[in-house]
Amino acid sequence: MTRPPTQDPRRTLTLRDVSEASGVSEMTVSRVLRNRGDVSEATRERVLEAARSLGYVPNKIAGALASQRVNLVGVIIPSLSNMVFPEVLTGISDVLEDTGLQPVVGVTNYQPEREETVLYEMLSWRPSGLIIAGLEHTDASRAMMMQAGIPIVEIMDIDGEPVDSAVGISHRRAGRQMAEAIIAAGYRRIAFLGTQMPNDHRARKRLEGFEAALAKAGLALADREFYSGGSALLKGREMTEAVLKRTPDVDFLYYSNDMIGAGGLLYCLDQGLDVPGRIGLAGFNGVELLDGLPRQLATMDACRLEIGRAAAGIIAGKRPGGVIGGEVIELTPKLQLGATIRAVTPEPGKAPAAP
Amino acid sequence: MTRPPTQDPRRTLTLRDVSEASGVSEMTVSRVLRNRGDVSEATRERVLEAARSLGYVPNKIAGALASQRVNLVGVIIPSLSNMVFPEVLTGISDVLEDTGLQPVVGVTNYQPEREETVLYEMLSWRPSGLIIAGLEHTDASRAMMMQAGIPIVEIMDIDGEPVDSAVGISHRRAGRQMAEAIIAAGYRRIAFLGTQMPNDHRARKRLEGFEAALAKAGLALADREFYSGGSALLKGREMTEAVLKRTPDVDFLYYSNDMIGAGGLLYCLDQGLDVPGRIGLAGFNGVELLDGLPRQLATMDACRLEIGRAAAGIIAGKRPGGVIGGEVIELTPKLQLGATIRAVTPEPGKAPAAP
DNA sequence: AGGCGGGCTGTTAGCGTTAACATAGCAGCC
DNA sequence: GGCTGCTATGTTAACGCTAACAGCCCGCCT
Repeated sequence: MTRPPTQDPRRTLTLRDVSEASGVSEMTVSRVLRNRGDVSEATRERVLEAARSLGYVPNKIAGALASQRVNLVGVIIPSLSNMVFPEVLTGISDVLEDTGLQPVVGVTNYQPEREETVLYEMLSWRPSGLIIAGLEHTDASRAMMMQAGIPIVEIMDIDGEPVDSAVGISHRRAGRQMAEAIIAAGYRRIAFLGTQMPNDHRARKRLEGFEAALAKAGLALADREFYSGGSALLKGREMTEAVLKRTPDVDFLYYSNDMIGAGGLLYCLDQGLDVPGRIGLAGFNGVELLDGLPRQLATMDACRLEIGRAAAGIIAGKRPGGVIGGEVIELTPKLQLGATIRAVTPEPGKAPAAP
Repeated sequence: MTRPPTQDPRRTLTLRDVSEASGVSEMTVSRVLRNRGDVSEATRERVLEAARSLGYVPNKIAGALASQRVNLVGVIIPSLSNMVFPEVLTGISDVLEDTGLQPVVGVTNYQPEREETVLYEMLSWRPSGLIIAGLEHTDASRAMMMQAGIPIVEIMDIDGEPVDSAVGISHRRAGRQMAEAIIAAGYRRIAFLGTQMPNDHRARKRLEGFEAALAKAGLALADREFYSGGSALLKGREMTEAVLKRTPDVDFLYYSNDMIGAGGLLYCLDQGLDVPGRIGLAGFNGVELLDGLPRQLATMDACRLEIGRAAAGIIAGKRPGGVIGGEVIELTPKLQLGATIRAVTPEPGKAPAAP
């Protein structure tokens, strides 16, 4: 079946090689390989056989230049290491798979200048669409996106002004809702534990919403603790210990993500604390991981898969050239109370005593 | 600073636009933007200013076609969702960052046909190198890689015959070593818990090595349990429960990855089992996550970061065209006993009684 | 004076493919 | 018989950029 290649292996093959091997013009070969235009069954067979036996792989660079079409979609995200973006990617791939489009991923590590570089690099490959996390970008980045002439979808967040389209949730509202649930459950001495990341705007917005809701109830954060780097689970433990030492009377710990929340939960259980009686906990994201914890952590689903799907859908839906201007899709995360917020609502306005 | 673009926004800019705006030839613009060749400081300034104010982004497609050089390195991995490949990617990016090369990631979901498609797609962009997980590929995939005329590095595994270069660890040996450590610690009724993935060849090889070492000590697996899909932590719990119910006298659980191992550990602790006295546990990978667990799980570091670095180093080191033929780099994973294998070695050959 | 070399800029000819148009062959039909 | 209308194939000219080479200008050396 696989005959040894007659071809000199050092030179890479072109359409011409296939054309010579099959005795038709390059154009016909091109048509066969792209399934475009009418080609007789006999020639088609002959060309395919020639291409296969030579091991010809088309050169998309030349193809893209000639046709002014590129089947790539740029995806720019801040990180790959926290489970949330990989899931968004899965949503994106799911949808793009049937469209002939291919995602190309770039990672910024939460650095705006890095984002600018990655964006520049991506746009220089003239992708037919771009999906980028967040609404906060440098002026130069925004300018590039606006100039690019392709559909742009900013994802994860909708609290702000998108360049073109946007798909995401309102993190401010998510923070607010969580605060309301916590207050409703009767907790009053509430601490926040999060990442030290000036450029994680979504975490920042959640905290803002959270504090706003507290303020509305006449409360303020009892304590706050930040970390950066290291194993999130371990950091969750350490931060929790620190907060509990420093502010022994806290009765609720709100974590900026589930991973440190899980660490905190494990710590509290180790210490024999009554969760959620003596102390309540909540995280953010709804990562699958949580299902295996000794107790289900309260959290809020960030709709990651759905965001990826919707964003890809927008890109795939826009016919090339038909940039019609942005649409904004707001998804609503659902609160999962889990088993770390007590269900009973004590008489409102009256702070419950610790047991 | 940012003047409104005089340019009609529907047309995308070319070198010619910048050339006209700055009054020099396209070639000179090209030279300025690539920092190649001599250009007077005055012209350079003028060109850069023009490019900036127009918002020009070079077209790498045309550039790559003309120069026959592409600064992309294909990276093909089976999955993004289990923490291990993202870390490999980090290692790759770290090294490539300073070389002007850029990784482009493709994901196969452990499907050989998908790998073939992704590979074809990647090669059609004529990358200057390829990093691909595993040594097992379809015939067609191997043929494509051999034809491609670029450096290929197969990563993660070295138990097999690479197409070109390889960087990884011996999973067979890793399994063997773990088995030896377990036996040395006096455990005798040993079960295996892993993923049901016919195409995860590395997990398979670890198990083979593990069983070989058991056999050498006159032992066989007391039980085995497989899963697929779902939250790994939760699955770890469920599988552990199943094994303990079915084979109550097991005294060691060997997991194919740390995540399910962590689930198992949490389950055992929940059940009040004496770990590592009554029962020992071990996983594989050395994920950072483990640091936050109530007890440090025994595991074996898979050298993920290092593999990424070394693979990228090979690609970056090979001068274009100078495909000199493969080198194989074997890394040695180190066993981390953690706190879930007992340290004391009872009299060899004598199975210890459960407490 | 004439020639040489170095710094700077321009010209020409592709890179491998595809869009658009041209052509060949052939059947059908008045 | 010539015209129409189709199918199957070929030809030509880009696509936007860069390699390679060709100039030009000017200072400096012999």
